[in-house]
Amino acid sequence: MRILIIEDNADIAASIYDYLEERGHSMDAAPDGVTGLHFAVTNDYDVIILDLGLPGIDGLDVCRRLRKDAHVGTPVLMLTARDTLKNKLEGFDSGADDYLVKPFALEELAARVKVLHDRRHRRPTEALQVADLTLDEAQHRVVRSGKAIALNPIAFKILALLMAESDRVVPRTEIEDVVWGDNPPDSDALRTHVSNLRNAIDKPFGRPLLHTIRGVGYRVADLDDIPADA
Amino acid sequence: MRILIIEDNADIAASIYDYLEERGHSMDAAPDGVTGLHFAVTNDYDVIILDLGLPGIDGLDVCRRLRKDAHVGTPVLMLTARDTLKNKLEGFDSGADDYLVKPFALEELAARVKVLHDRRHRRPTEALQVADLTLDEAQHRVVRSGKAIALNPIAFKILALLMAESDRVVPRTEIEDVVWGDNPPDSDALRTHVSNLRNAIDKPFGRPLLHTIRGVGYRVADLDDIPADA
DNA sequence: TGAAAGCTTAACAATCGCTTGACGGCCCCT
DNA sequence: AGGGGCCGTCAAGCGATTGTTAAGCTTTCA
Repeated sequence: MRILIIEDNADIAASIYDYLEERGHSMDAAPDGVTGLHFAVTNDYDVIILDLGLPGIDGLDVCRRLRKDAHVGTPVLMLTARDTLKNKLEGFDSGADDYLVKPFALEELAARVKVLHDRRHRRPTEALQVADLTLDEAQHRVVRSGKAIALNPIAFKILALLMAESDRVVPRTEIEDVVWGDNPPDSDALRTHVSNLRNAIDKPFGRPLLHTIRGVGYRVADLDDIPADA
Repeated sequence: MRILIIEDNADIAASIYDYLEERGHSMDAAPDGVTGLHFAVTNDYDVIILDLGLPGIDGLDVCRRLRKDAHVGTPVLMLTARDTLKNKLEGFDSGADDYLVKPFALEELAARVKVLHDRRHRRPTEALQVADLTLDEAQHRVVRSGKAIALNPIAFKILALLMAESDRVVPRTEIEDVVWGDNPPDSDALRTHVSNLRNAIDKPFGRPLLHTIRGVGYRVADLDDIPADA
């Protein structure tokens, strides 16, 4: 993670710098607002740690200019010794994403930095994967062997469940619960849906991934032949 | 903004509820973890305020389950009376986005809630691009294949949202939320707007970028693949 | 104040997906 | 080996969701 720290107190800056670098981050440091702004604009950071009380331009101004003039959306964690409500509100108002009052534990700083970063990059959605079959819930896409597969809503739900619980046998009742909730159909429609699902994801590819466990339920797994107990 | 409070202390819950409702937010409250989880899963909130010390399932568990089991990405603000570092780190580790120690000023709570929400909807300042389609929010310009396209305000908003979330399926409710806020039209006007939008950005260009995911919502993506069946 | 633009609403058509019931096969138990 | 039950498959009917269009109303702007 690339982190910029804008802080005039050399001791504090150094301790943060060292601590975060130790943890594998790539650090830059600026001792005042102007330098900080310059760094922030010319480089790409994942998080900016910004002291409120800076010589020259203060932290609030730096943050505002970052947002308004430079259109930099990098998360900003505001640091300050002044623990007044007014200060905090101003901090947030200037476009800061978090606010930490000195003195603080470096662990907490690291935790907050991590959260700021993670939230930004939560985009890359984890896709479920079993063998050459992939299911991405966010994109609502299913791919096997590079070929996109179109699925009905219910078939998609069933596959998502089975892949999330891959290798585990999911009882029929549990599937019905997830798919229909409290209003399951009168007939045993699940059979039909599983059949359709098989036609879509297994039949065209030879090697079956969706397996029936008679009397219990279904399981998605890539197996040559593995004991079928739990 | 839709906000959920999960807090067992009735006094605290009530004061937060009233304060935020006063400020124009639509509030729900749950007195325990199970109820809270149920609310969070069945409704769509912008922010969840979560007390750490709950009867039954505690806040950490609620948060973990939200993230891991229910795949709910809603920002969580953790609330607690216990001000130890270990607590905070555990809080963040369970997937919380912010952490506030009691007692706190309601103004600060509101500020942090606002930041959590805003950060989610902060758009990249550069132009959005998908395939040969470009949307520049600052200039309010849409271009495809070098041709400028005129869009109505609502169509523009929808396209901006879908392109910002490109590749991801955006649920209908989420689109309606962004476009109309708390006052959606009585009828399903979204259908009409999407239709208009398609006429503007897709129909004249052959290759469609705006796709329907039946029963879920819409997605803007450049798909090479074709439904691989007959 | 007039004209234009945009939004909502409603109606209709078409498509899609879900359910249902029937039938046949396979497994397991007796 | 026989029978019952569980499971896979298929086709058809029905209901629901979506796309499309046009008309009326409100707002905006000159």
